Amino acid sequence: MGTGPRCIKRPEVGLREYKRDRTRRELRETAVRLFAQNGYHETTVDDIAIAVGVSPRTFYRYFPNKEEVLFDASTDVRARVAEVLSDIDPATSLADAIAEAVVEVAATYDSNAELFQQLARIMGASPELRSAGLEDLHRWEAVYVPIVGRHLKGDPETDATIGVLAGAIVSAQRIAHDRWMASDQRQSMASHLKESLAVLEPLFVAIESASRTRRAP
Amino acid sequence: MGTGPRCIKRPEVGLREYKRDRTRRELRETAVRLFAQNGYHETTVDDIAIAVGVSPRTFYRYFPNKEEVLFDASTDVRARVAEVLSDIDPATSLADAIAEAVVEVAATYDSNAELFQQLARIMGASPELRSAGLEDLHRWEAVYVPIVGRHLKGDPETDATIGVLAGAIVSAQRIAHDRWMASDQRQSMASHLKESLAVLEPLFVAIESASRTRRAP
DNA sequence: TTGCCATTCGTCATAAGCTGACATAATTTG
DNA sequence: CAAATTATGTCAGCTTATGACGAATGGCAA
Repeated sequence: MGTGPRCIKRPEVGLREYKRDRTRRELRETAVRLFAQNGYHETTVDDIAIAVGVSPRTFYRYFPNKEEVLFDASTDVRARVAEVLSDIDPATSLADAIAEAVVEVAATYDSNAELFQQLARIMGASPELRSAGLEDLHRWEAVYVPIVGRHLKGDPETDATIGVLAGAIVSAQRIAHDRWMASDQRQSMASHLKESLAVLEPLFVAIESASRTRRAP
Repeated sequence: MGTGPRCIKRPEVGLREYKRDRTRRELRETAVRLFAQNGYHETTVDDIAIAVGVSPRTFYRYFPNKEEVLFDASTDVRARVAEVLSDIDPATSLADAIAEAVVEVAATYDSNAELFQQLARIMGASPELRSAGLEDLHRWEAVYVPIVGRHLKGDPETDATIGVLAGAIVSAQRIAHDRWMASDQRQSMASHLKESLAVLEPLFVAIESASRTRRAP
């Protein structure tokens, strides 16, 4: 995930790392600001680079392409949620585990609402970016597949259930995201996510009971 | 959907229309052949145009971008399934309606297995194309939303259930597609689709009964 | 047949995304 | 401080994609 050792935990207090983080942050913030001000397609990579004071080539050393700069924040959220999920008590029910993950997502969105709404507005303004956002959202599947697989005690390659269920969860998340975008902050992301996931409850119930049956027939 | 009046039903037997259809077909077939032979990124738009004997500019008059030529067939399938769904008896249960749609999809895939496997192989070879395929698959949601909305008697804008359910169906379809790709034709698309959709059955049951309750409490 | 009109196509020019290669400058390490 | 490592700048080039304009082609009516 990402370009490099961005999430390494050892100090990394060197000047080199400091500058690299700063440049990355400046590129990201400047890009989002310019996109919001002048539009995504109207802003060139050169514009961003010049505004930050680096060469255009440097932009591509931090981000694989122009789009990816929009999904940096999202990538961070995913990493945190994945951590939350891997630390979760295995005895927790699947629905509760997912709920916990979703709480983390909602908290991040609601406490950085301005940034995420800005990103959403930028993406909403261009079909190309909407599908890029779709791709980004789809990466959540890799976050949910392990926890679903653990609860269903199956191999995602063999058992279609795992993939379908993870996909359904991501769908709910996407609908919540769309509705949150459309409702313009009038409602919290937390409530949207809760509402969308509620639709899948019968699925959780059925699968949970089936899995319990299998374990203790 | 698409670039122009491709699906118009009136004769359109003029020489102009004939030539246009032929050029379009030649571009599509040549593109897929070259992609399969030499790889997607290794094949330029110029290569395709030269092979067909038209100018590169003409390629972009038929397809909005290089990727889209890969999804022409898929677009046709969607159009047909959308027609099937709109013609379906409103009394049919949602699960049966979806099953019927899926039969149409499976039939198309299985009877053009060579083409679709070729497309799948091309897409599978590049992350960029995999996500483009994701986008294409996502367009199915617009096909399913109307029928789901009709059965749930709700507005997709208001009722999150509709979007989530349609999204879940598309997820199942995507998993089936992935598994079909991975299994290399050893199993029919029909069986993969059936298997994936079976996961969602509890959801259909619950929603159907909830909707029946609402209608006759 | 002739001539007009709309559509289609080729050509040219150009912007913008992206990448490899190499040199230079900055940072770290010994 | 010197050497090794790493980040950045520069430059050259390819490819995708689009606008503008004129030429060719097919359709159609006098």
